[in-house]
Amino acid sequence: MAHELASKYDPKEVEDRLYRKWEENGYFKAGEDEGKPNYCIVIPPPNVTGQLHMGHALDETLQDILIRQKRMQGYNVLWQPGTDHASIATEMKLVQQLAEDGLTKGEIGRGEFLKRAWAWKEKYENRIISQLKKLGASCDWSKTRFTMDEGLSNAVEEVFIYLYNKGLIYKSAKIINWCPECKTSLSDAEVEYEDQPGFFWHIRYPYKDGSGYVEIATTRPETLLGDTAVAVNPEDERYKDCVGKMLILPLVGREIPVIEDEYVDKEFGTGAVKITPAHDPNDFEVGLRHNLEQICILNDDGTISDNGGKYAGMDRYEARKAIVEDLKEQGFLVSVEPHEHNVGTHDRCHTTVEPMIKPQWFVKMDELAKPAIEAVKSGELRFYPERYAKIYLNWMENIRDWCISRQLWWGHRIPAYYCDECGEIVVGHNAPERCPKCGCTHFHQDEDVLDTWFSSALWPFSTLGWPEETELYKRYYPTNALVTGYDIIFFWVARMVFSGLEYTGKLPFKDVLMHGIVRDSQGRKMSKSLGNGIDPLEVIDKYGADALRFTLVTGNAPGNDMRYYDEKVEASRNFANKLWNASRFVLMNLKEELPETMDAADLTAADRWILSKFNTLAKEATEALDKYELGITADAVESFIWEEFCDWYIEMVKTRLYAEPCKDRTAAMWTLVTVLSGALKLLHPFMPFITEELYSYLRPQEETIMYAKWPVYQEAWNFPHETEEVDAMKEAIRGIRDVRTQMQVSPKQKTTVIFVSDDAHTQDIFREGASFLAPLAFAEEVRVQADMTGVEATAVSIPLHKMTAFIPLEQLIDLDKERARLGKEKERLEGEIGRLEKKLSNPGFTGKAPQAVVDGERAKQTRYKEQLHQVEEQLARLS
RNA sequence: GGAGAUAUAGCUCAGUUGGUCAGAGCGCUGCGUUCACAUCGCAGAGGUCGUUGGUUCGAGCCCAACUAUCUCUACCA
Repeated sequence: MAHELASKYDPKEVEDRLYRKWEENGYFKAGEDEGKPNYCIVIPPPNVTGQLHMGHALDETLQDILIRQKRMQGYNVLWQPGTDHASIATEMKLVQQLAEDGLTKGEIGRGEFLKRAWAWKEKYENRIISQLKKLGASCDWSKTRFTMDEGLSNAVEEVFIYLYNKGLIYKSAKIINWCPECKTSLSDAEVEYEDQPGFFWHIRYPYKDGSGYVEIATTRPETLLGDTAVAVNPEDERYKDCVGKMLILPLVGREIPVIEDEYVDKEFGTGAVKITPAHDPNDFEVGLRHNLEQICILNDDGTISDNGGKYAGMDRYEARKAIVEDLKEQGFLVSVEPHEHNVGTHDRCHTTVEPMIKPQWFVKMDELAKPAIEAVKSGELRFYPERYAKIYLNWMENIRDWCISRQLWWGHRIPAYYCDECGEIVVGHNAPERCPKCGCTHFHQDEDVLDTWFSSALWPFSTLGWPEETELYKRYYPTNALVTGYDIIFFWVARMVFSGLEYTGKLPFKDVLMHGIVRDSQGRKMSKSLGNGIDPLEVIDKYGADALRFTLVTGNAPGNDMRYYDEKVEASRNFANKLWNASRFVLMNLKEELPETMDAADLTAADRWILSKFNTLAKEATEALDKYELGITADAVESFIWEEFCDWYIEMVKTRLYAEPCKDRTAAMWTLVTVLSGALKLLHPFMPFITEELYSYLRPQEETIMYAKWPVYQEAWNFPHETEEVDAMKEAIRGIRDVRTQMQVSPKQKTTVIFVSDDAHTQDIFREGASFLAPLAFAEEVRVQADMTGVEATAVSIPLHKMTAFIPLEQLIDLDKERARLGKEKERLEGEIGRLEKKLSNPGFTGKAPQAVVDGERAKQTRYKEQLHQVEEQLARLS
């Protein structure tokens, strides 16, 4: 059973090979075992033409951890993969590509454009999927879906028709956000507001009767072209007499009224507001209340329309300049002041959005939002961390109707048909035979497509086969957890919740695990424009997928942003290497068949100690994972492996391993293999590759670690006494090393170490541990005894619990220094004892604190007193 | 305008039901290359847990106020 493993772990040699093995053996396939509980996560579908970035890496790692653990716990598991068509993002890329060829969308036409889009999709969908595989993602790839594949498109139409028939989808000419660059409407969620420096132009609007002016202020003077009123607050004394009078709109000459409306804030600006119903959401509302004309002054590309008179055809910003110039020249401009204001921009292209009135399709939200709000308030839907529930609720409770139509080509075309004769709208999967209104047989389909998020909202059930009652759907819906970034709570999470509730009657998932953003080392968001993005694939290539995964889950709290550093990945890589070498050590020494189980009576205190520690770890790791505390779990497993297992247990058993085969050696080997393979299992969800590789050597009879039984706490491995005793020995060793370092004793200098204790049981434990106490404490001889026989007065003493360790260092010792050291120790112990004395004499503490806490403090005090006594005795001997 | 988050060792961050919780990694100091590992080992220095009050026998941990930074959200022309 000799194993020849390299002294360094090489992820490249392992990862692709193991991933292939997993795939070929069908380990990722969704379980269908009737007797088992089910567990399902749907992947947040990456953009089909996108590339893997750190956000994906984090998101996918978290999901894979949950999925792999559940699989080991014996669930039927489905991690449902797929990709999103990302309507606007993909279309932008295509348009850009066309532009490089000197073409435009319009020139090639819808048919040709879609042909290219599908070709593009075919070309790139594999790229993102193979990148996810590089991370180790254990999705059931055989079930990969795409938001525009047949089934999902059908689900989209189904929902659209359903909502339309229910009156929850309607078409209306309302004011919407328009992107002049992409030439499409946008939902409110797609508008990003940013503060931009601008100006406040004060302009005079003269009364028609020549009796003076009203002064208004605006940040967008070009919209003056569409003004149809000036509004003042009804309470405003200053303008009381003006209401109802007519004004002449400068440059345009149109007569517009002065109206009064509550919306106007008396305190802001001049207290008089120009009203442009066609280009401002507020003005739109005011316009409706006062029956004002809506004059659209912009074309779809952001140039001034024919309604703009001499400015027609100019770009909106050129027009702004020209209008300001003209106002100035004609004496209407009163003043200009710098003014910071909030500008809405398109989140994709960052072009300033223009409010416009356009006929668009909307989802009526108030009714849909109610159950989605209730689900969170009742606790049925839970956010981890909880604070995100507040953010969700705040948005849901103030939600407005969702504009779902887009003037794009790549996406789900709206299933609405218009009668060529009378314009009647018929919504359905196909055009009707004849118009229900006029009987005409000619129809044309709505040109627009749906917001990408309309289909994403159905993802948790459309991917499982809905609206068909498939086996998959029945088994795995509702899903268990959703894992995603807080940046898409509104876009996606909220919409899936109300969609699931409305169409399936169930919440699409119970738990929502939110994570933050991976930032660069300076805390900046990674972005293309800054060029500060880190490519996860390069990181994997350099350090391995396990190292990247481990880095992304450790050292940051759920829901918080994190910074990426190479140094962090190096640390994870080093951990993988440490584990590799520890395993190599175990395998090197594995020369025999080991028994399945071991009688506790055959184990030493050290063996029982590590089993106990592992037992506790298994319990804590499972509990932490159940609470989505993945980082804490990873930390606990790492420190167990590195500190307890490598630094202590392996060192403790070495002498036993180097002995000839015997029962004691077997016990050590059994414990090593048992604990290590258990630790590998706990680590597997986090570091799937290296754990599988090592497990295959340690447990060659098992096919894979992926379906190895997840460790659970077992009472048979609970050894509280040994845990305490071995921890005491660790303390003794540390104390001895510390003293030797302080005394600057060379590691080459071996000594005798004498443990003195009048407790027979403690003596036994230390005698048993002598085989490792000696090498770890640099001793050539270890003596355990009840009295001071043979201990010179000048020996260095280390006070321990129920025991003192002595090291006779002979002439190496400077007695004055040793006295000083012990004096300091005495001072420290006296301080601790005094502190505890005060605490324990406080009746408030002893009376109100739990008994266990009080007892703990008492025991601590007793212990310090013992140690103090030992120090004092030694000081007496030295003088 | 509203809401939320963060403020803990030189740096980046953990610390989840208030009682060994003052921690980790990196960095730093000293020592170390006997057969798992220098992608390592051993020992160590370093913080009155943003400020001020409060609740409590006891508070990084709960409450209030304040300061600083960040984020989300909102129609103030």
